[in-house]
Amino acid sequence: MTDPPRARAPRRDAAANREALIEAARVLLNEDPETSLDTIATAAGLTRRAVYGHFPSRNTLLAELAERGAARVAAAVARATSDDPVVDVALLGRLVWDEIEHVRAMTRMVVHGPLRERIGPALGLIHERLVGDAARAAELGTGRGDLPPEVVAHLIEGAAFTVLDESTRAGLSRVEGRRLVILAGLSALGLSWREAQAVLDTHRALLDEEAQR
Amino acid sequence: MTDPPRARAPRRDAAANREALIEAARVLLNEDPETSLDTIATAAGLTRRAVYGHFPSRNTLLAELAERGAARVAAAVARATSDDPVVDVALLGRLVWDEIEHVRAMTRMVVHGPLRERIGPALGLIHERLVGDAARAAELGTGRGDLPPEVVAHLIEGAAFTVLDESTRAGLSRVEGRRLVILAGLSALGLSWREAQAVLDTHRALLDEEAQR
DNA sequence: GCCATCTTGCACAACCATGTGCAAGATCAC
DNA sequence: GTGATCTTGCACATGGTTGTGCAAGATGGC
Repeated sequence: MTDPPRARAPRRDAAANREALIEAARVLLNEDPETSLDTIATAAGLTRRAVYGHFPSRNTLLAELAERGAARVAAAVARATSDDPVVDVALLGRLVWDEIEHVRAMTRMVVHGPLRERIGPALGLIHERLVGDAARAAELGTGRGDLPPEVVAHLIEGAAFTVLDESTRAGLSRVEGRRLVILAGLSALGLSWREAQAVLDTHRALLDEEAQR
Repeated sequence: MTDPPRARAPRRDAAANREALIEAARVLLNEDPETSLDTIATAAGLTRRAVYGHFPSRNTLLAELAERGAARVAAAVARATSDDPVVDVALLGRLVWDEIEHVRAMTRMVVHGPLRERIGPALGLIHERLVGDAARAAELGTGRGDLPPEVVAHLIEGAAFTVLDESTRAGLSRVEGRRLVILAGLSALGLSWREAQAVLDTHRALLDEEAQR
């Protein structure tokens, strides 16, 4: 199980370079999801060749990046829950948003690309919670009862992606994005815009900085 | 202005082949937006080499395909209007949906890719109409007043794309897709799910086959 | 049937990626 | 300082794409 005894400890700068690569990838893939390894390596202050000293393939690097993000999202999602399904949808929107709004393009790429399976668990967590919320909200009569919970969950998720795009286009601030993702999500859940606004008014913490810490 | 006198009329099969290419591109690009020219040509019963007898470049072919689609959508959109902005949004959803539900992937690719400028006019038509509807609906109090009309229009458009995905995933029929795109659009406009349903109940023609002919 | 009009088949250039091999150098641990 | 641990720089293989050139063949117009 343990590695064969090393003659010497690994160099510290190597670990730093590895991080630099991941960080550069995060930034660049966000601007262009198809950025080449060469571009990423250069941005990290390395050569393309050196990358292969840290990752066996380009895809491995992307996978690690995706999994780190997924872990962060999963942790965030576990941070808070609400018994009221409507509030829970809003809460979920806020929690996820704070984790992904700065990696918009990456999110699109990972969720809708072949790397999706790498982040399945985190996605599943969110999805199942949304499905549950949609079902309970429908029972309570506070959420839409005209569509299957599964479909409603997809609509909410889709609305979040729309807000990601809109956020880029309009240059929304973090808080504006939060508000929009919550409003769009609640609309998809079937609330009228006044009802959605009422939820925000009642639960001010949804928009507060670091409210759920 | 007139072409230099031809020694002879162009061959009929050539024109047919040109159409076959476009048709094959339509079908294949729908399954995979990055299908190669070779694949398209073969599917059309031609060689890759022959394609260059009809189109100077791959992009030219895509552009023609996109422009044809845009023209169809623009024509459809002009087919009907409603004075009630809420109904107009539903109507728009239905009209556009019927034109694009069978070219889902293409739509995504064209709207969000570099070919977008080729279809600017058609897109602009829809967008402006949605913005107008959102503004009027907000004034009337039937649509959301918490977001700028511009943003509301984007939410509605985004909802339509979400339904495109959902339609593929769940294998929705044409009519089911219509219903869903309308419901999702009206939700984005700020209606509660019961209000949206009421719109559908009042305007049965929205779901009828060939209602707006 | 003639001949212009496509179409084919093949070769080729160019581009742009990823991934490897290897020798020489820089850097850090000890 | 010594030596293992990275990093570089280069060459090269591989695989994919688009776009061209050109001769030979098939097809349809007149």
